[in-house]
Amino acid sequence: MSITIKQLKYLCAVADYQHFTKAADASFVTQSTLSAAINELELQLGVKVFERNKRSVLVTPLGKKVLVQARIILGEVEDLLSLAEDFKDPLSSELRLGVIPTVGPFLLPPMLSDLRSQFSKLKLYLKEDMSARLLTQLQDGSLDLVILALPFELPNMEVVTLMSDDFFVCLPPEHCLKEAESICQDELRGEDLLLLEEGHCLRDHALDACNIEISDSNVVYEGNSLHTLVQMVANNLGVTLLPAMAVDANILGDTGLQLKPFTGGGVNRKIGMAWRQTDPRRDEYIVLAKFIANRPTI
Amino acid sequence: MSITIKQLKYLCAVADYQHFTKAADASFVTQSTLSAAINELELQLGVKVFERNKRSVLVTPLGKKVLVQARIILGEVEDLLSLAEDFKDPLSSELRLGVIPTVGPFLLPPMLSDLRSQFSKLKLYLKEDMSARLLTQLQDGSLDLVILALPFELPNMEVVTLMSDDFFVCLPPEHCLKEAESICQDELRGEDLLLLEEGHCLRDHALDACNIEISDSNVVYEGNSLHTLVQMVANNLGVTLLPAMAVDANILGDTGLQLKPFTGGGVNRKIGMAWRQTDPRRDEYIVLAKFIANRPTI
DNA sequence: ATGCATTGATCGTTTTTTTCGATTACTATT
DNA sequence: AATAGTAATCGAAAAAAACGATCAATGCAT
Repeated sequence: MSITIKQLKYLCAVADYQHFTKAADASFVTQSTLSAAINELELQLGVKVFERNKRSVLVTPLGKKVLVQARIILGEVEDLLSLAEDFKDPLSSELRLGVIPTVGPFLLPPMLSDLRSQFSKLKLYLKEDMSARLLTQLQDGSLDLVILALPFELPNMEVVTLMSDDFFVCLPPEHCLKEAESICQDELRGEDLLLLEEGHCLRDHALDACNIEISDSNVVYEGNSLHTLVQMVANNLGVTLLPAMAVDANILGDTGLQLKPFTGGGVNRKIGMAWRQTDPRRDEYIVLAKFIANRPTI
Repeated sequence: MSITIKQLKYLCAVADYQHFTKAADASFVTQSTLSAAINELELQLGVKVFERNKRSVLVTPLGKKVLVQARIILGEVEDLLSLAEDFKDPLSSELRLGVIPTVGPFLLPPMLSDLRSQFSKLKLYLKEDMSARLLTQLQDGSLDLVILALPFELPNMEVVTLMSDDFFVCLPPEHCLKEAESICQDELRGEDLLLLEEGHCLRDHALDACNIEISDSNVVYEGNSLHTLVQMVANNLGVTLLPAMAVDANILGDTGLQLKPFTGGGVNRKIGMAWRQTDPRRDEYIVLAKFIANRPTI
């Protein structure tokens, strides 16, 4: 059919040893095998590479060129093998990770330096988008992994939960609930609730958490990032819900806003990680998931 | 044992078609064969290149790198094949040709342009040396071909005769033999014969031609090229023998020297070409030999 | 000269690998 | 629920590779 890498190896061996039998020994085959292989190669190339002489093996002028090329090929093959070798240890290569916008700025940045030190060869490409679009990209292969809020319909994906992320109510300093230790979900029913735009899952989770429908809503404005919402609260436009993750990342800064937990707890979102069931790098993703779940507290 | 070129071809085919069955068809094998080959390759690399999904075939991030490398390798293999292909037509590559000094300057130069036009890819490396040294280099493989005067002991070589090269006696204008139509060999016995240095075969042939031994010689001086001998004759230091080849190449110039053939002819040297019996380019050398033997008269 | 040692080519046999065709398992679509 | 499409898998057949033994040619030592 075609020439083989084995033939090229034998070829180089003969050139190195200038001797069929020695080359055969060094290649761990018998001389007849090597002899046949060289013959076959010469037949396929249509030219003689070696000039056999009972006394010595000479390389023809063409042979020299062929040898140069053969060594190039073998070198490239070596490169291919080491390329694969480098990939074997977990998280040692490219990882295209999609994250939802209400997680991205808060979860990953604080751990990037730790990630880098533990998986020095990892090249992380981050893509921030809303859950539905992340799923599309995961399905078509343009993302390897997504981090989003659960539950979310993820057909053919393997999903692990990374953590639970409590919601807090964020109030302006002079809000009437400012003295409360904690806030009951129903207490928010009359408040002006500030939400993200349509499509952000946090919007739905917040509505869930407050037991309200968007129809009977008192939503007065929609922001496109949590930072915007915080600014709006600071300007007395209403209240909002913030995930602990964002709070931990100091989203409030020096706004002086108040944070109240929900009474009794349990008002939260689950953060999960998902990948295609068929993805061969599953084990690596598990490693990464554990790393994220056990991240050092900030 | 190792990865094969075939596997890499299949790999690229699957990447091209994004489909095992189509790739298999395009590669003229069954799907099971191709499937097994890809599996085997992935096993050898220790990493998955494709992510199989009942719906589609995705290339893993590593897979992309592997594919790039695979295409490089296949490209280099192609280069190797075309390298060999270029070599196939006769006299299309390097030829290391050794020539004796009494032939080199006269035989080859006039035909170089014809050679070039007929064998445009031929790269001729010329080496000028005395017969014995040419033989050594031919034996050790540093020359492919030699042109020298016959007979000459050439063990393990194949030899062809290119041409016969008549000797002429070269006389100063006022020499006592100047009126002779032709010269008999014995007539030179008393002359001062100018010869090349020891080692030049022409020296021996000239002595042969004159039926004299070096012991009873009247050699007065030894030159190291035919041009030198001509100059010496022009200075009345004696007579010499010149091969027709040198005469045809106008070695006399405007010296006004006389040339006399030998009486009855048959005083000549044979010019031959030789190469190792084992040299695979034998056929090309025959082609070249015919070209030289049938060279257009100058 | 003559016998011996070396070396690559060659041959027939055995072993291994490859390839194939058929089937299976799974999925998405109708 | 049925169907069409797809890659994996399995056992059998075919092909290729590898081996061991032998041969032929050569150079070297006796």
